[in-house]
Amino acid sequence: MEESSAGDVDRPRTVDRHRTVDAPRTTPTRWLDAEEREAWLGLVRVMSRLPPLLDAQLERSAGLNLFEYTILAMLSEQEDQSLRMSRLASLTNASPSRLSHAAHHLEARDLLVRVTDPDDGRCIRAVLTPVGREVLVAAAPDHVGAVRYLVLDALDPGQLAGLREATEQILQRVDPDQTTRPAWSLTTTATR
Amino acid sequence: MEESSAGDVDRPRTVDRHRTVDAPRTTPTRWLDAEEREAWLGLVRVMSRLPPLLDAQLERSAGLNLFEYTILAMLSEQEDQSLRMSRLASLTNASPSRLSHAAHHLEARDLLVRVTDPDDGRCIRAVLTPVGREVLVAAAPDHVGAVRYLVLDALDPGQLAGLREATEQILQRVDPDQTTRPAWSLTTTATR
DNA sequence: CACAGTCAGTTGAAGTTTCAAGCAAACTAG
DNA sequence: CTAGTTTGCTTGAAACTTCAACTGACTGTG
Repeated sequence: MEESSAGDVDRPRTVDRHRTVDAPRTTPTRWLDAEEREAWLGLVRVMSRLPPLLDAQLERSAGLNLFEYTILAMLSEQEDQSLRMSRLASLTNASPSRLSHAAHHLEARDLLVRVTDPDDGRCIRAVLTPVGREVLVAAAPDHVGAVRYLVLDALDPGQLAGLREATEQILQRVDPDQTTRPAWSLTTTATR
Repeated sequence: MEESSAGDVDRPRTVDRHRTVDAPRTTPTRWLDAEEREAWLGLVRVMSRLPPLLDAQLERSAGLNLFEYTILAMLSEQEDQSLRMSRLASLTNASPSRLSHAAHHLEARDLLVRVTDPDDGRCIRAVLTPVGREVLVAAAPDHVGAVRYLVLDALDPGQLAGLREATEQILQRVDPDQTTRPAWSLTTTATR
């Protein structure tokens, strides 16, 4: 299979959050060699274990899951503590529906409010409330601690750079138009 | 916070699939520097985008989601095309319950069957059926193609090695007793 | 300005995953 | 050998995510 349409992933078809695949494969499959398998399996294992651990830590220490925490964190990074739902959905890689449900939930807990955008009546802005900010600020240190313990502190400077580089490359494929990249650079910092 | 109990993650408490957290933090939080944030954000973004893409590709090309595919792949790697449910749950990082539901589903489609283990009446072995194997073999090439296109072919040899190293280190934290590591080495190969 | 088309977001139902019991086989004492 | 515990798995309900249909607001065209 030629370089650019390899497996058949990413032959744009929908203009949705995700690109689509499925070009008929003709060339004989190029299976993975040992190094490739190790790296791939490693990534798969990390992807399946890490999120639940962070989720659990947040749930216990703050009553938030990772998705909810991320929503609050994204809002807190904004000058005006708010974002349009659609932008928030991109940043968190959530479907509009998923975000809507989550926002409903967070709103019920007074962690954010939704107001229609003054500039465009179709849009709705999610705004972090003072309470929401408090909850976030209280949750942040332990969350960062978890991230450090589980990931960052496990890597020496070279490995950290290696991880940054690898994810950067992969992101060019899985998120070519950077829809999930925050303007500022994000953080796990949460507080501005 | 001292090196080894950093955020407070991983102070074993349950002996479950996941370790638990929550040691009271005392030292002032060490926030992330620029390089750390880039690497961490990169990993987070990859973790949120990659699985849905692979899921979608499999769903379309084989009517399987990534979890189901993984189950079949794990079974196909075995000499006798079978594994105990508990072992299969570890390998796929699934809760017993989740696996049970999925197995029920796959069994209904004749892709596997469940039989009680002759050696221990409590255990149940999931066995890949010929049909299951066919479906898997048919699905594998495109899946590998997708993995190549989205990840492996995006990396030069150095970056590949970097990814392998980084995930290896992280796994020592998030999966210290290697419960998700297959004996053989696994693969995306599926076929033996 | 009216009508079709698009865009942003919500809603409820269907599909998954998790959670809390529950059940039965196999150990473990006494 | 028998009562209590542990282990392996299943089950149904609750929680969450996805999917498809829907509402309102903007946009462009005639």
